[in-house]
Amino acid sequence: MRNRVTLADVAKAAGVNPATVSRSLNPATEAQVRKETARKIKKIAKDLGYTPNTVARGLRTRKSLTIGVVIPDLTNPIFPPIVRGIDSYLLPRGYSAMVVNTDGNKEIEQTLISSLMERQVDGLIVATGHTEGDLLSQYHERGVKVVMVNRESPGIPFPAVTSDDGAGISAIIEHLVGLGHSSILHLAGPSDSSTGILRSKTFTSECKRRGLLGKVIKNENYSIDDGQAAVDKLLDHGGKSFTAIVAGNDLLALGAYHSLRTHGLRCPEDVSVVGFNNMPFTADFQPPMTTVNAPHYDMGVEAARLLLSQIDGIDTAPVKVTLPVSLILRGSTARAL
Amino acid sequence: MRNRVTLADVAKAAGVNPATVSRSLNPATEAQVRKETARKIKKIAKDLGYTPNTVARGLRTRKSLTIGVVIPDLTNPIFPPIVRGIDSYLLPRGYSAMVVNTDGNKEIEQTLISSLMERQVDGLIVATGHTEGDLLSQYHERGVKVVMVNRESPGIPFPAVTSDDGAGISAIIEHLVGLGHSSILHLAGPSDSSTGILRSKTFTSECKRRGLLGKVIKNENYSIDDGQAAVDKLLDHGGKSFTAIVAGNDLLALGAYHSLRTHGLRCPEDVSVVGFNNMPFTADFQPPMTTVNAPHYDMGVEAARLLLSQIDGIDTAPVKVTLPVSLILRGSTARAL
DNA sequence: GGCGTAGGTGCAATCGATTGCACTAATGCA
DNA sequence: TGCATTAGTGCAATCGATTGCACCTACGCC
Repeated sequence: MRNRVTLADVAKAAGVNPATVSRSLNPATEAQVRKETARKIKKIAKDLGYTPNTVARGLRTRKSLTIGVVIPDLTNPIFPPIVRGIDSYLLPRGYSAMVVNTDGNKEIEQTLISSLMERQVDGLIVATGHTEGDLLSQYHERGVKVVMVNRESPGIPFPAVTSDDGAGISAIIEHLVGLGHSSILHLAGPSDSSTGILRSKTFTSECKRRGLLGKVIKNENYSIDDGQAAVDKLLDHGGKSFTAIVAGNDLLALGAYHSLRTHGLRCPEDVSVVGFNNMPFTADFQPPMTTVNAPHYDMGVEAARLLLSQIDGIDTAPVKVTLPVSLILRGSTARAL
Repeated sequence: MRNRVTLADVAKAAGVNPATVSRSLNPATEAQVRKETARKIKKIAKDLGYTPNTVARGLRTRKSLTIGVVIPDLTNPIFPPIVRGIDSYLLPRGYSAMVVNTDGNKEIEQTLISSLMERQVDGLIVATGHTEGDLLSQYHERGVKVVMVNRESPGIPFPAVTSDDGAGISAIIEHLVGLGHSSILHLAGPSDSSTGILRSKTFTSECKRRGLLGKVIKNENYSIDDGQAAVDKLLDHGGKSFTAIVAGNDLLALGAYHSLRTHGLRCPEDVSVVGFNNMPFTADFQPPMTTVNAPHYDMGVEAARLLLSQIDGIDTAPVKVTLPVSLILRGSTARAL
């Protein structure tokens, strides 16, 4: 029913061998065919409505022109920009992305990556870096091309594109100190993610360096619920022992908003809150959220670029690219009482 | 480098014909093989680390087990849930989704759909319905399986999954009337989208039926900027001639928020605003947005279900599925002054 | 004991495009 | 004029899996 017209059909109509048609239609081999022949074939192909069969081509050339993109959850607003950035680089180069969601579940991730490999993807862009890289190390051994984005994979020498989280946290602390805060709570992200580790590490060392009272609470996931639960727990028990909250990401910060509200605390008057990522809509929250902008779209672009250069064998060194961040001052931070 | 182990390798190791291996590994044909043979082959396949090559299989079976998903823009928060809904139905059935973004541009859409067809997708789920269906009608003629989601394609008999927009608008009007509003502004969505048309049509007829003063302003896109510009224009010129705004979707409503704020008007005290879709984070806006919940995830699931039943030839009638909506009352609507 | 049948495998074609090699004709050069 | 190139095409194998058909064996039945 579909794609009735094949290379052989065009060849028959043109009275030539399929090989000649193939060569005519491929810009790289077109020079091998007499100009006039090529022109004629192209016209016939067009008239017949010929469309190449990417599947058949992929079988022969051993390239699917497809890239697998592995993310935790598309509904987390930082990922759509990354995906679109990836797409923007891939599409003009003839590649397509196939996006899968792992929900942070390693078994699901394993299954999905296997499925992508069966589909003969030419490479993987992975945004679900865990500290134990069992999943990916096996692919590294098999020579699969992988680029990490947003998170790194400790121990496995894959190229990686991340934002400068350390600088982001430092800028936040500097901002808060400037507002007179000295006891600060950090809602840390998952400790099996490179971002969670790096951000909380920087938080701790900055607090120590500046002589601040820094408290760290770990969260299982980068989610609103986790952030809310963590602050709830603290507020229900010890009471408020901090004047500012540095969240591991915007979702955790939003959870903090919720908790503060239900406990009758105002943000930023009673407690300042800072997010991380500057995901969409943070400016429309109540209050508008002070956060660190991470260039997600650009990270996607860069990751795609690195992957294709790996595939083309241009760049084989495991480059680490760190993109700059910037502190976005909005309404969720204020002078400490 | 990749997928070194083929069916033939397994066959050689097992001392049988590749055909037997194929039959053993395929649950549907496994019965044709002697039990013990099948068991032995499976063990060898596993030991060798055999993974099927979906590309080769697809060439022979003329099924790619891949579905193309065409959406306007992944960063619009209503689409990730739809995509995840689609995925949730597809994955357990061996299918994968390939998502593309058109940015509302028909040429891009044309290119992307062609690319999907070249990749031999087994069907299309399309969320970018335009009123002129030139793009899709050609595929309908060629027998390509298509299901519309979120929007419909007028004139082309594709199955479609939508939310009950009419009921949603009616509920909004009823709510606003109950609060004493009688002059209402409608920020209508694009007039080349079925949602934009239906919602604004219902708005107009409801206003007429109830004797309200209803004004409609059309927007080019479902975007924050368009919503803001539309309200800006009105407020800059005629002044405030309405006490409530019914937006075509949450993004337009958010644009209205912005415009009201820059004009020194308070929501909901001075003007009530209602969105549509209940996209993520609307509850965290300032003020929390009253809106209509559309079951996007479920719409995705349903669309995938319809498409697969089309593909399997079970359901060939162009079913129209309409999912119920519900009004979510939050803080952006109040009694009219 | 002979024949029919079903179960179990193998053979080989096929899906559609690509590409190394071979072949022919035309051109260049001496 | 003769020989070596080169340009332009065709032939056929190949990628990896699937499947219609043929074949063989062993069994059951009369």
